[in-house]
Amino acid sequence: MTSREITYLDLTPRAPFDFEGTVRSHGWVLLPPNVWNADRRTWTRIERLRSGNVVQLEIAGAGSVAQPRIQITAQSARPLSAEERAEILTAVGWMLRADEDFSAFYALCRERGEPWIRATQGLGRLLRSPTLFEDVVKTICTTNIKWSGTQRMVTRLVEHLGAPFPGEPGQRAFPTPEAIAAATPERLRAEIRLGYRAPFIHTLAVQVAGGSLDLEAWRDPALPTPVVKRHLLAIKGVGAYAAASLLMLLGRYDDIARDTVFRDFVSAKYFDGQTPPEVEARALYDAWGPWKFLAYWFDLWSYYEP
DNA sequence: TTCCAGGGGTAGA
DNA sequence: TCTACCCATGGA
Repeated sequence: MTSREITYLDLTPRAPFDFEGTVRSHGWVLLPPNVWNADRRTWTRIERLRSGNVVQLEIAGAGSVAQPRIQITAQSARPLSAEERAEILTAVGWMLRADEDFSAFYALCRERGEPWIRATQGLGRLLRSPTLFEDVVKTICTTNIKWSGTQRMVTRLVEHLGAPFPGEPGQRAFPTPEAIAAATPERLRAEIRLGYRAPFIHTLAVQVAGGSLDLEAWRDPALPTPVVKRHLLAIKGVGAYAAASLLMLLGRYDDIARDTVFRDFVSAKYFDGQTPPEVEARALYDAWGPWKFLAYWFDLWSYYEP
């Protein structure tokens, strides 16, 4: 048994905040290295810090929706430096959108009533990854494949290329751009089974690892959405659906990913099972302005899980 | 077997 | 800008 250092960290998110509702807001919590521990109502994740130190984070909600706190238990092989502690707090805060302000969205939800009124109890935060690189790779792994295939590909990426938690080779972090770049496209295809996505993901990793592509700079909220969208669409393997999903993950909700889920849902709820013209489907959420995606998201969620 | 999934790239109009 | 056609994979 490897000896472990345990560090407790605490974060106060902007209220209202629903911890479990945020962690389980969409499929990302089901993709490694994320794990939802149903018995303890906690979320664990192996994280490789910039120092190279690989830590296990167990994250729990505390307090109430109105006075929330986030408690982080970090296990590591050696004591964490002040920089490493700060990096963990920044990463967890980003993943859970601790500081994001949803007050304008909640105000619209109160005006519209059901089903959106439920969101005002601290929902609206969609779980994301600590790096845009991880979110882009995972999003490419959702295109033109069933969800089980997405889980299979991401699991293999983590198992084969992720840095192991010391003493626990079965627990690994999401692979760094360097680790994916160091693998050949042939290996990504044959071993990770990425299929035709292999060259897309390999090229992306090579560009990020080599410094010619600074994905993380696109997290800057000062950048205009059309600029970020143009950058995203320039990534091979990212088209209209993936770009809209990634904009949502970046906290930009003015564009809805019109994928099969969207088309099937609006057809079922608003058009009596018929396929509506694109213009009419798009117009459904126009009144929500910059919050279109979240409005659609709650509409969808409430329809299938009333 | 055949189809197709929370699409996207490319060539050719 | 729009339309065919192709692309790996694995489950149904």
